[in-house]
Amino acid sequence: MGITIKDIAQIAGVSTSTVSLIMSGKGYVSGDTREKVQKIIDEYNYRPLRSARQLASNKTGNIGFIISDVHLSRSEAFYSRILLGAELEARNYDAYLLLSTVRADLDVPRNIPRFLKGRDIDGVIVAGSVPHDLIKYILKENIPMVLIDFKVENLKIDTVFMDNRSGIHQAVEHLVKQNIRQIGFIGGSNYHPSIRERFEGYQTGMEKNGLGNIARNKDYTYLIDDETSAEIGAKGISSVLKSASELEAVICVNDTTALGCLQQLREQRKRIPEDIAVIGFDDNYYASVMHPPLSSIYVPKVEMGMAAMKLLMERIENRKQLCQTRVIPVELVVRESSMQNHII
Amino acid sequence: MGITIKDIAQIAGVSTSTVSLIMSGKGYVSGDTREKVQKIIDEYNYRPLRSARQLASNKTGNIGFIISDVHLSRSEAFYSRILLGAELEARNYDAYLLLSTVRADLDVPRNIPRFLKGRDIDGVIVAGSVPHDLIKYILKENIPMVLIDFKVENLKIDTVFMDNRSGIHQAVEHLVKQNIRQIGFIGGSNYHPSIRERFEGYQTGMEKNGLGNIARNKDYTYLIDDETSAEIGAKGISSVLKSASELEAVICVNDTTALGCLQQLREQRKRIPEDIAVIGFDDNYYASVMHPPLSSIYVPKVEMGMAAMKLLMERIENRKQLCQTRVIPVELVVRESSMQNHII
DNA sequence: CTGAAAGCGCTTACAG
DNA sequence: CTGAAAGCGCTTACAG
Repeated sequence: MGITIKDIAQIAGVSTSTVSLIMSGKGYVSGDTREKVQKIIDEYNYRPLRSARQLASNKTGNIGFIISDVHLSRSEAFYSRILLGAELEARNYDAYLLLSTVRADLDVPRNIPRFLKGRDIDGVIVAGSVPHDLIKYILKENIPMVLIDFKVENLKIDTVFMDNRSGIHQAVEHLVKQNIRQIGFIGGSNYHPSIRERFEGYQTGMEKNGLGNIARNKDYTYLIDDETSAEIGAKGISSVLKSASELEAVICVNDTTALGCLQQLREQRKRIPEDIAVIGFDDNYYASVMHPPLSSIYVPKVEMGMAAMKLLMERIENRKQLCQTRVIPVELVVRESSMQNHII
Repeated sequence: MGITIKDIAQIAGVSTSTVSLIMSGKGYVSGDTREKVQKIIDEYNYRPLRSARQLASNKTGNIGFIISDVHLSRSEAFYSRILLGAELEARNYDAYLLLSTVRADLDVPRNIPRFLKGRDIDGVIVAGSVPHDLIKYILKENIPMVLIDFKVENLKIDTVFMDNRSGIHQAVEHLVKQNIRQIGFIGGSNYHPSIRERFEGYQTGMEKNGLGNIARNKDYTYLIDDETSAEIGAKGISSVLKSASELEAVICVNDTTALGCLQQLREQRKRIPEDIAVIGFDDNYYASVMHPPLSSIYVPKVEMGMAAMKLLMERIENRKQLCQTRVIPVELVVRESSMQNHII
C-alpha cells in the first residue's frame, strides 16, 4: 500500500540504487540526478520502510533506554527529564528510543530487556542505578552503552555525570560567605555514585574553607545508604540537631531529603533559615514551592539526556575510541531557605 | 553473526516454514516435531530477527507512546507512571514501546512523531492532552489509537479514564460526614477533560448532599483554565477565603494545586485542618509528605497504562469493534489535612 | 556517476 | 502435518 523505493526509481527513471544513495546521503550522485529524484521523493512524500532498511543494512536505528522502575516513577521527575532529553536528541540521528524498565531484583540474563536479547537496538543508554549484572551482560555482549548518573567500579564505560562536587562546594561557599560555619550534611555516602560524590563534595568543600574539623565530626552528618526519601531527611535533622547543638545549616543530598528535613524543623519550631539554613540538590519543581522556598543545586537534566545520546552515537560510530566521561555543570539557586543573613 | 531460522531448520532437519510456524504458535505442527524443534530453539537461544519478521509480516510489533513534553517532565510523575504501566503490559504482547514527546505548538503534519510518518508502529497510545490536530491526523491515517486521560469532542476513540467524578464525590462525602458543609473548589473547569469532570464532580457531589446552593455560589470556587500549578492553588484559596468567609474546606483539582493552597493558608496563619480542611487529587508522593499530610484521591496510574495497552491491542486485533472507554476506579486516601473532627 | 543483482532473515500462501 | 519457493523493501559491493 505504501510507496516504495521501486516506485520512486521508476518514476524518476533511475535505479533503486541511486534512490537509496540519495536517501542515505552516501556515495556520489550527480547534482542533476539528485535534484530530480529528490523532487519526486518530496512530491510523493516517500519514506523508506524502516524494517527493510534495518534488514538490509544490519542496523536497527533504535536506541534502548533502560531505567529502573522505581526511578522512572519517582516523583522528582529527575529521570523522566533525562528521558526527555534523550528522546529530543535521538531525533537528530533519526533514531527511535525503545524504553524498558528493570526491577532491582532483575534475573540476568533471563529477564533482561527484550531488545537486548533480540539485538533490536544499536546501543543503550542506562539511566540511574540498575543491577550490576545487567551492566556486565551488556558489556560482555559488546553492545555500545552510555551510563547516566551511574558508575560501576573498574569498568570502562562512557558516562554522563553531573558535577556533584562543584554543586556542594557552591553550597558550602554560599553559607560561609554568610558567616555560617556549623554546617551539617544529611543523606548517604555510598548508596549511589552521585550520593558519594555529594558527600565527598561536602568534605572537601568544608576542608577548603578551613572547616575540615566539622566535616570530620560525625555529629554533623547523618548518612543512610538507602534510596533517598523525605523520611531520611526528617530523621537526619533530628539526629544531627541532637548531636551537634551548634548547628547552623544543613546540606541535604537532594530535594526530597531536604523536604523531610524542612518538615521536621518546623515541627521542632525551628525557624528556617534564621535558626537553621537548609540547602537541597536537584532543584526540582517542588524546591521552589516548598515552605520556605528551598535553595538547591540546579541540575540540567534534559541536557544530560542529550549529552548521553550524543556520546552513544559517537561510540556506535567508533567503537574503539577511549571511554569518555562528560561532566555536566550544575549551579546553586539561592532561595529563602538559606538566606540567613540576607546577603544573596 | 547471529543464528538464523535457517540454521535452526537445518539442525532440526525440518524446513524453515516449520520453525516459523512453531515460533509464532500458528498453524498445525505435530507434537513430536514441535518438541524436537523447540528444544533446539531453546538450546541455541534462537530469537527471530525483528526487522526480518516485520518486513515479511508487515507488522512492526511496535507501539508508539505520545506525550507532551511538559507532561512527561512534570513533577508529579503522573504520566511517567502511566508510561511505566504501558511498558510493563507491552511485554505481554512482545511489543516495544517507542516514545515520542510532542510540544503544544506542534506543526501538524510537518512535525509529527517520526514513527507516525514512517508507519513504524502498529498503534499509538496518547497520554494526556496533545494538539487536537495530531489526534485528527492519526485518525485520518487510520492508525489504531487509545487515549489516556484525554478526550477530543465528537470523535470516536478508545479511551482510558479515571473516575474523576467518583473521586470528588468521595471527598465531598468524607467532609459532609464530619459536618463540614461550606466546601469550596479550586482549580479549573475547562482546561482538560479531567479537570472538567472534577469540577462537575464537585457540583453533583454537593448537589447530592443538599449543598447545591453552595456549589452554585461562585464565591466558593476559583477556576482558572490553565496548566495546574501551586500558584493557582495559592491565589485560589486567597480569593475564595475573601469571597466566602464561612469557608470550612476546599477541594483542589490536584495535589500540586493543593500544595500552593496549603502554603497560602499557612502564610495566613490558618490552621489546617481546624480552620480549613484541604483535599487534593492524584495522591502523588508529595501528598503524604506535605505539611500537614494531604488527603487526596489515589489514582492507579500504572494500571491506567496497562489498561490502555490492552485496549490498544484489542483494537489492533479487531479494527471494527466499537469504541470503548475504560474507567479506572479511584479512592480517597484520608490524611491529616481533612480530619477536622477526627472521625475518619 | 549509475545500474543490475544478490542478499538481508523472516512469513505465508500454495502444494502435496 | 510439512516443504519449496516467492516475496517483503531495502542496501551494498561490484561492474562499467
